[in-house]
Amino acid sequence: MENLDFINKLRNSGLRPTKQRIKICEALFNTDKTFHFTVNDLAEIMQKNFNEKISLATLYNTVHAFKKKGYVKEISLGNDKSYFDTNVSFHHHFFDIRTNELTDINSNEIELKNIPNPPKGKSIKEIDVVINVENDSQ
Amino acid sequence: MENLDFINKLRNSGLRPTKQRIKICEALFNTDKTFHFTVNDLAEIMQKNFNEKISLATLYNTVHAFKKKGYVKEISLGNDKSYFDTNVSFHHHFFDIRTNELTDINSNEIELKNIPNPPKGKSIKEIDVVINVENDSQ
DNA sequence: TATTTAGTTTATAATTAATCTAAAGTAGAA
DNA sequence: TTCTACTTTAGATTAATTATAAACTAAATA
Repeated sequence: MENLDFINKLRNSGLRPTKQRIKICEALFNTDKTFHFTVNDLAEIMQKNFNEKISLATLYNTVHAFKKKGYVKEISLGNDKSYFDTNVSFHHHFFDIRTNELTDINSNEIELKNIPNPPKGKSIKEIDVVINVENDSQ
Repeated sequence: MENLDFINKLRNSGLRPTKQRIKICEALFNTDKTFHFTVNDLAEIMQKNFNEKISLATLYNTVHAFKKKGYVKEISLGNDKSYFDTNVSFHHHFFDIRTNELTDINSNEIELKNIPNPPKGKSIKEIDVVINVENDSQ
């Protein structure tokens, strides 16, 4: 993707195409690979790989703005940290409880049978399956 | 359950039966109902229902000691908080994304078919299914 | 192109959950 | 009882996240 594409993508969704946001788009969306990251991870990536020092506050704002627009997805784990995922399609995860490493599982690789009825008056928004793993040697 | 039972339970598992731990046992295990709580919730319960002011540090220590002994279970959610559960059997949860309310789902109410193979060299420790719900009117 | 203005970025402070520390307290063994 | 090791406590610390207010900048307007 070209910078211009990111600029249009941002503009079309009502986000001003600032220098910082464009760079963050490059970091997150300029590849086919899925990224799993915390905001802190992203800060390091911007610094090391892009030589851009963007303040944490801006990174939090931008990641949350992107989440609101559906460009990234927040992942539910039992950690004290929030993980984000550039794969916004419905899918699940392996989670390495030692290294905190995440691996995608396609939604069609897991079949949920007999989903129980939600409590009265409530409806299902999303189902998250987390398969916690660790090294065999542990 | 009698206090003496809790004292023995604690002693048998190598935990000193202190006044604070016995009271916490009463609060958590003196009922058939399942409790879902954060350490902060527990602090309020001890204060309001038992008129015991126990320091947060002690509550953290005790809950983690109980977790290590398998008396409570830590639950993985996408929150910034750690939830604990007095239902230590293998089961899943509804999670109300507005109110943070948890509801148990018996493990036999959900059937997982086609669990994919974990990444090479890793083995599965636990599977957590969280069904996120919210009120119909939202 | 210069000016305006509304949204953005930044450094810094504030907040929150959780953990650590070191002193005081207490259970249980001798 | 006395002693010792473990426990509790208040208060400090850490780490993730959010709020604030001043400086900045994109883009609309003149």
